[in-house]
Amino acid sequence: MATRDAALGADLGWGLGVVFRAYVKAVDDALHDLPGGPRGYQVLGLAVQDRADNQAQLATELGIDRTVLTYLIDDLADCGLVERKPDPDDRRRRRITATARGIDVWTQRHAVLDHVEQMLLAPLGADADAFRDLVTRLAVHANQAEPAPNACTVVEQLTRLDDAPTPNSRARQRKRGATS
Amino acid sequence: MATRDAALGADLGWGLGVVFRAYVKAVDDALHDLPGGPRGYQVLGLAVQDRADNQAQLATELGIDRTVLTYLIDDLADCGLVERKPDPDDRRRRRITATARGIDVWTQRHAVLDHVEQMLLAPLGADADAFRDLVTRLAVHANQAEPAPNACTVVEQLTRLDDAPTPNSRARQRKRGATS
DNA sequence: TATTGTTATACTCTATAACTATA
DNA sequence: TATAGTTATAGAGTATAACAATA
Repeated sequence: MATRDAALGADLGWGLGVVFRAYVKAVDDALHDLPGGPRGYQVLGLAVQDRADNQAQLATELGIDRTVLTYLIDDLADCGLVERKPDPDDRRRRRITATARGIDVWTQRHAVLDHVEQMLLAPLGADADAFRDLVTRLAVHANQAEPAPNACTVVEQLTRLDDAPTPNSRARQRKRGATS
Repeated sequence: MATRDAALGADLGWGLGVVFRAYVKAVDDALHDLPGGPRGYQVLGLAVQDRADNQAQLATELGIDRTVLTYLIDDLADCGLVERKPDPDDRRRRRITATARGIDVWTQRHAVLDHVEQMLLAPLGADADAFRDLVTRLAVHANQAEPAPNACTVVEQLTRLDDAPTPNSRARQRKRGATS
């Protein structure tokens, strides 16, 4: 992990990985004591902004499964940060609202995250804003059209491993010693 | 996931997440049929470059556990891409070397990944190189000194959730219905 | 006794499917 | 019948610990 700093191996994937992991770690440190961690923070945020009319919509918006969202909301509700309120128009649906304490907590953490971002980009100095711009541009494009649709087809033309075991799947079953 | 494209919510974390996930997905698509997937590709790469003198060193260099490395190498060896050769000087150690086929496969995939990167950065046009530079600068800094050491201390000063359940941990155990 | 590599076990996260209550 | 939410179960990935061989 320390070996290929400025060396020839400084490829995009390595850089992106390091930067993203550093960001995730910083955010985790800042939010690990929140129920649900960073995920819980996101849910809480949408509740605070009154953008959580029902759980299904909430789940798709956050890109997570509705089943994990149930647990997430359970934990947030247990800590008194959000509340489930049945929609009177459709009693199947539950509206997620933030409590006063939930709003407080989210507002504070939001400020902390701003700080974290600034520290993370500090090494870039004056170029920090340029980096933000580029990332946003890339992200918007990536969101509009799924990128790399033909990366697959490129692979098709090349090596196709005959009998490649699925990544890390069967590794756990029987091994070197198993002859029969 | 589609809601806050250019809206006010275009924060760094969101952008980084989208870009990184797009990259991971593209790389996964390009390497999923390799034993061990992207991880296997990295191991294979170090073997090809003769930088895999023993597994412990290999594991720390890749930032993975030595136990998962065992399975990874098992799968790569089963497909005839690498070989374990006991070090004559220290018979506890095994040197990991790439077979001729392993070198072929890695070389081809390496080219594919180059292509994937280009496609991913294509929306940036002439600014792609600038982005690469910025990412690398950030990554090098992040690798030198662990970033956000005081992000924790910032949090200390703010809300401390009294009884926050560990993120997503106890969610699975007993729930809403469990009263006693 | 410490270290390399292996194996077995447990734990977390995620995904799938079955279930309820409403519509 | 279809949908929102919940619960139960199984899977993949990872981490921990015990083990054999060597130093």
